[in-house]
Amino acid sequence: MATPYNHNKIEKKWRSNWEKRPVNVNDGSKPKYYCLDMFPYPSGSGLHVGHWRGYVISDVWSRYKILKGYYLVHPMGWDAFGLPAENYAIKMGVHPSKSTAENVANIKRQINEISAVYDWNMEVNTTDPEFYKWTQWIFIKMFKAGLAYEKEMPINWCPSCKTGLANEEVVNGCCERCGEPVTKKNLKQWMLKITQYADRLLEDLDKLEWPEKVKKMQSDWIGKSHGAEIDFAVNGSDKKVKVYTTRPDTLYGATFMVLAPEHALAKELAAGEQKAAVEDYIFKSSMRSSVDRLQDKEKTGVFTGSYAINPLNQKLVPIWISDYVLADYGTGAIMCVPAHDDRDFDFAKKFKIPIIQVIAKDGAENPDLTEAYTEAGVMINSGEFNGMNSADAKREVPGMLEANGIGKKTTNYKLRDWVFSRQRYWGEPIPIVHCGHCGAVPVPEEELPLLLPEVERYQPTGTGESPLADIHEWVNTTCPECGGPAKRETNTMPQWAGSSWYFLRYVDSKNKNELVSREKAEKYLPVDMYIGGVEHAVLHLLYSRFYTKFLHDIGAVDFDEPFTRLFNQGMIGKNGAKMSKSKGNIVSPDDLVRDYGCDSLRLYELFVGPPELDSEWDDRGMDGVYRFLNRFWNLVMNSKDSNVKVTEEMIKVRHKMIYDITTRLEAFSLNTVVSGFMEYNNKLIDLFKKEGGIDKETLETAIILLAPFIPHVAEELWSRLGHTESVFIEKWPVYDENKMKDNEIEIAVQINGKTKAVVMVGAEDAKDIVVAKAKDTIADKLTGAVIKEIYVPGKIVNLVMK
RNA sequence: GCGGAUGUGGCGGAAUGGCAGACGCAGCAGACUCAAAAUCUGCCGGGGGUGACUUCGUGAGGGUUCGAGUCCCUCCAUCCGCACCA
Repeated sequence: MATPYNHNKIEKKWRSNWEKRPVNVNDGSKPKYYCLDMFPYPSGSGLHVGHWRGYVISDVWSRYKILKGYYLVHPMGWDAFGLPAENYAIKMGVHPSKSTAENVANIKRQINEISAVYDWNMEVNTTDPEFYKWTQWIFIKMFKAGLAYEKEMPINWCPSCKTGLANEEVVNGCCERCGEPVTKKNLKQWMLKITQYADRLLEDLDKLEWPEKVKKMQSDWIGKSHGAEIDFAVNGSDKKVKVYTTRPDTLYGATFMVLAPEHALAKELAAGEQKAAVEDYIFKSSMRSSVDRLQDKEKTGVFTGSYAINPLNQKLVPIWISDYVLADYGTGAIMCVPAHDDRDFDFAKKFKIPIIQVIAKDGAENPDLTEAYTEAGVMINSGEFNGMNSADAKREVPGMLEANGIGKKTTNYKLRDWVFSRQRYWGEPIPIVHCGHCGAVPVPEEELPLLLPEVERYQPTGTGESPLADIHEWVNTTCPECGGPAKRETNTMPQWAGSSWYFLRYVDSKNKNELVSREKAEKYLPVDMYIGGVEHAVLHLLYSRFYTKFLHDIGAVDFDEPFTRLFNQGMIGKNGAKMSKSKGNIVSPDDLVRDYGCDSLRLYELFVGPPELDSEWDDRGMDGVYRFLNRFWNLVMNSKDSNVKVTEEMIKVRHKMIYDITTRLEAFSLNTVVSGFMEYNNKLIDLFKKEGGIDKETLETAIILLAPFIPHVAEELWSRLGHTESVFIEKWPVYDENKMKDNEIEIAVQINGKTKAVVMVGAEDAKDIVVAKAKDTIADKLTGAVIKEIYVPGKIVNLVMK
């Protein structure tokens, strides 16, 4: 393709100019705007055009904010600890510190090709001891606040990654990273008490300008439910079984009870000849993998031989054991009301347990229920509650139970505490010393960072011990409290530790004394706009909110939500599939930048589709935006010395252009902003042909509007128009509605809603004039009486004919 | 199973309830050229008509409305999230 402009040359020129004279200057008078990209982990395969998309979107938004007069906080850094980096290092047979440094260098080179306005003075790297010093500091603060605690329990274990995982890292029973089915392993783990923040994490979602989808995912993940705990006495024993239910209104309909196989009383309650069957069932379910348990919906179970007493009607209900009840939710035991719960219904049908209806839609019992009735209705078969609305009974029953000392109102959450230990090398050492005398003692804050020791062998052991456990000279230490012999904690932190707070550090990344200074935090935080993929909806984004709330509570920052606004860009695929190495459909930006230039690629990344939706990549689309750039270039170059007189039409096009581009940009409809540029370019080219040129102000306006999108071309054309300063010190243009108005407007003439013709009318014409003109134009088609005339100014005339 | 998103030409996609298909890609025709590329101009949903036109058309079927891609109801398909949380 012929090149009227040499993109390689001008892009190189402007990149170096911006380095010498940055366009984003903090002169102390401007309000700040913090626009943040989710920082990448430095993978070995580099960036593809899908990664570019998010960075381009955030850079366009950032440069727009500069032109709107903000001082922009727009940093970039590296999420370099964690499994992906370590697994890559193992595969390549190099030490992770080495491969990480190499990958950072490569990705940084690729990111620089985007020409984003990142402020590299703020750069952070989670593996830098000066950074992870504060990751460890936060852990110690949490430990001191009682939020970090040790517990031995069966946790999710990935046999391939050879480490424990958090609940959030298990997807459909498999490891989020490698896809291997997760098993259970009994391990002593460090846990973070995120559950203590469950209510605030839930309620504060309301404050956030986030996609509803992400808020919903978080709120579902927290999973708050309201209900009651009810004590069932075991018949012929002094034991009690506590159940949790969200449907206390259905208590009269409880015809059996089920305990999770792991329930403390499960074995104890086995009576008589059921003993062997119960032990067999408990053993078998302990052998089943979580994937099995998830996939197999067919109910299984075993009767214990014991009965409990329904506290309301004193009826005996059989106690069963089944793995459809989860041990770690609620009390691990449930009362079962088959008439009003799908799962209980299935179970009762299979094991021929009576079904008693206690709620009916219209108060009339249905003698043969074919499925559970889970809606609200009128209470029946429920003693003193008969005739009451079930919604009222739901409120009344817990109060009555509480008054009689057999239950109480309560809430439950699906959210679990965060399993925080990893049995891997490449992470922040947990700054704890285990002393036989003093227990778990934090490393004194002044001794931070606790450096990750250099080792020869960093491969995971698979035993549940971290590779650090082998380094005896590191492990063996003295207790900071009593001075006696002690051992260091050898587990490391998960990948999410550094990313949970990195956005705070950027604004004060070199501070030796504080995580972030009070002054800088107040000035530059929190993040105004956060841009990245949706895959972190309940991982990174939930953890970051938790960390921020904690840091708020200890007075480190004065806000308690990190990201005011969130935008998730859609993924880019090719040949109908997500881009991946294994599919072989990766499109690398490097060649496209070389052949078409950075500006063209930036435009196409936006033009490819609505930014929030997944899009299909087509290299040929590059030609379209490239042609547009050349046409615009030619238009400016051919007009700049034409000295054409400005016409009313040029002024009108200019103001309409400002209006359209600005409203579309504010609506984040970036694909239509690009098509808008193309449309206005076509209009200006038509005007050029008519008038022999375009006035300078209109050209300059177009260049400023385009500057966030195609910064190099914009700067180059700006300078060719005679400017010596950067286009980015200009102000975003403002439109004047009065100057956009047309005197003559086009109106569609419809009969019964179908367009028959188009007619030109005066913009200010009254309805009767417009209607008369409309009738005139389609007189031959008015074959019947017009019974109604509708005029929507500026749009249509609709003549309703019988 | 539950929840959400999406569904419009050959393709990517536009359309505050008001001319469906903007803008772009691909295609076709023409100009320029010895020729090709590039560039420029025109055409470009289906059926009917030489034509002005006409008719059908936004996953399917109903409905509301003067008027529906857009709002309501019932389905279908694809993708995503959650998945025995009592």
